[in-house]
Amino acid sequence: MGSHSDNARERIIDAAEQVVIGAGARHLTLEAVASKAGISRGGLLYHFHDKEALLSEMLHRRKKHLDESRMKRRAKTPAGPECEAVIYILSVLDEDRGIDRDVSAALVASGAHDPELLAPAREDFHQIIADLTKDGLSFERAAVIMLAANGLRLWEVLSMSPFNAKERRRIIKELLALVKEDKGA
Amino acid sequence: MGSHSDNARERIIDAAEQVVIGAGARHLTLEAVASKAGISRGGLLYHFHDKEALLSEMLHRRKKHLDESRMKRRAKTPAGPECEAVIYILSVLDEDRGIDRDVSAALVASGAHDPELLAPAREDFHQIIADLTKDGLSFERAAVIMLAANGLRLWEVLSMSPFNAKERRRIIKELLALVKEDKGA
DNA sequence: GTCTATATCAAGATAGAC
DNA sequence: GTCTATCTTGATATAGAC
Repeated sequence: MGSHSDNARERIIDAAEQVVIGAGARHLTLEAVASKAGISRGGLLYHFHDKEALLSEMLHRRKKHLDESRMKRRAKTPAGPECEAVIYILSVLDEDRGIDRDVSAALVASGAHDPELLAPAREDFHQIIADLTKDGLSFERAAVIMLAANGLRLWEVLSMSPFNAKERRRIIKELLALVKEDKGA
Repeated sequence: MGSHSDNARERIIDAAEQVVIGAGARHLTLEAVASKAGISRGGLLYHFHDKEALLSEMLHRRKKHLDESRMKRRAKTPAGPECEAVIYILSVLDEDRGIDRDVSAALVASGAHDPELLAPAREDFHQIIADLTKDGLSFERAAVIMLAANGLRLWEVLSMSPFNAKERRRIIKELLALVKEDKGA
């Protein structure tokens, strides 16, 4: 089923994300990942020399997927009132992403293991804000939108979101409205 | 120095927060906490029967401090354009809080150890949104503000905020503006 | 109320067989 | 490329002395 049944490394990362989403970062052990991927610890460590290498690759793939998702969406949105911020919000929060490709599980897992691993993600954040402000959105508005979208996704990955489906839709709609409103200001 | 030099339990929780802020949730071990508090593991476990009891108490104190902070601020803001949302934003993000009383370290530590511990925090979030909407703020605007404020604080506790002091001030100002703007709508 | 010593266990990582 | 067996470490928790 997974989109990576061919590539062992990809399958292992899929498994790691599943573990984080299903059981929490605490339970992201080599044994749990190997078991979920259908191999042994030894097999896992052939592909990733140590746990940090696995986490690092999770972060790397997270960024790749988020970038791809944005690019795809950009292609589908040739012109009109939509801008980069709208694309970003939908990339992070829209539901038609594969459930096995989560952009936030890697952040949670890495942050729990060692916050230092998140240093590259911090740079990414700067880049994203630069992107969002490219077409007229103010810095502060872009920052608030990014923080809120990421915050919501984070709670969801922890299975701790306090919002139901309807509230979630209202929040996304509000974020989108905040984009348009600011552009007009 | 510490505001709790009298009470051993409070001093231990102070130490635990310091460990999370300084070294990350991963390094929140009984040894690290005991050492920071100036006692031994045995001494620590006299006051908290196990690690979960410590985390639980951290979450409990977090809520207590946040509530107190909001109350104090409410007393200083008898009337005027300020509403509950402004009080909340400043309680979470203002800098004149004691650096040893962090509201987010407990969330990070507990989430890393066992996301289940965060279940009560989720209820709190609902309550906070209910408070914020009491005086005219819409649900979706309140949710966005809460998510953004908490998200920013979270990155800061992880020492991973991508924003400098000036950018931070602009973001807070934007959050406050979003309150007034919505109330007028 | 705090200490030392220790039991127990889980997790990361290595070595070598297949 | 994957497995089993094993080493090592570090963390929780207990027991009992002071």
